[in-house]
Amino acid sequence: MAVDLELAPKSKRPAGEPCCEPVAYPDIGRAQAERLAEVAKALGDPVRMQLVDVLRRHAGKVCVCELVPLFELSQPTVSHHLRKLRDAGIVGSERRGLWAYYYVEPDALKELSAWLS
Amino acid sequence: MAVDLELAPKSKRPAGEPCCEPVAYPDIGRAQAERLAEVAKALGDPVRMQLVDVLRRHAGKVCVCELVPLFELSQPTVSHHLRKLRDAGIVGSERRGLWAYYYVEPDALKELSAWLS
DNA sequence: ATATTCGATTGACAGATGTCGGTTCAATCG
DNA sequence: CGATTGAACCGACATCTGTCAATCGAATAT
Repeated sequence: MAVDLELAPKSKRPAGEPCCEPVAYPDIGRAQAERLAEVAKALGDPVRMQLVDVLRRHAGKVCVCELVPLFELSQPTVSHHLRKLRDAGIVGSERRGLWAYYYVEPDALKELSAWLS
Repeated sequence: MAVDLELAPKSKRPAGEPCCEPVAYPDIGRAQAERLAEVAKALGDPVRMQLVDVLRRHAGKVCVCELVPLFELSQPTVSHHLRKLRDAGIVGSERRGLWAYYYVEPDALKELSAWLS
């Protein structure tokens, strides 16, 4: 696991040229790196990437019965991917009667987006 | 695996109320989803997230001997993470004598960043 | 009440992932 | 030359991940 960064003293150099200029400290700490990585990891699957894309593109909320036919996957597998996205805080769900509707949490991708740009 | 999206006809509804409004087609296709997911997956680890952050923050190039002490990880493990990042096209490397220098590929994160915002 | 439907959960499985110790290889130093 | 050093590679290991078939629970329809 990573530790919260501390620039250790270099080991001795064999040649006159130094290995490199002193490295810049990471701007993000361990905690933020883990939050960002959690979101990125949830997006790190083509199916989930497309799921989020559909949900984001849809103004309102989309029910699972609409999502499953978009993929050549079983319903439990799609449900599993939706759970991953929900665990990462990227999407939310709401049950209305027999159906479940999913939607993208508005601010879920903001931090990652900000870090990337 | 995902298929290249096609809105299948709905199954019959139990009640009068429809399940939901017709879903928006995903804007991204399978190929783009896989590219985006590949980058996101590579970023989906706290260590790699911090690695990229250090490299991005550093104007020039950083050598591995600087990166290893930042983590409580063995050198082979850091090397492994750097390889993942390189395989995803996020970073590049250059050997100069005994040392290896890593840097962030300028346009590597552009597509993901654009999709996120 | 019984059957049906939607969606989540469980159990199982192959495959990938993170980590390490040990090794290897190229380049440098003495 | 031989010894040392930085970094990548290999083999092993436990864990996690993606997928499915089967099942379950709740809500609805007949």
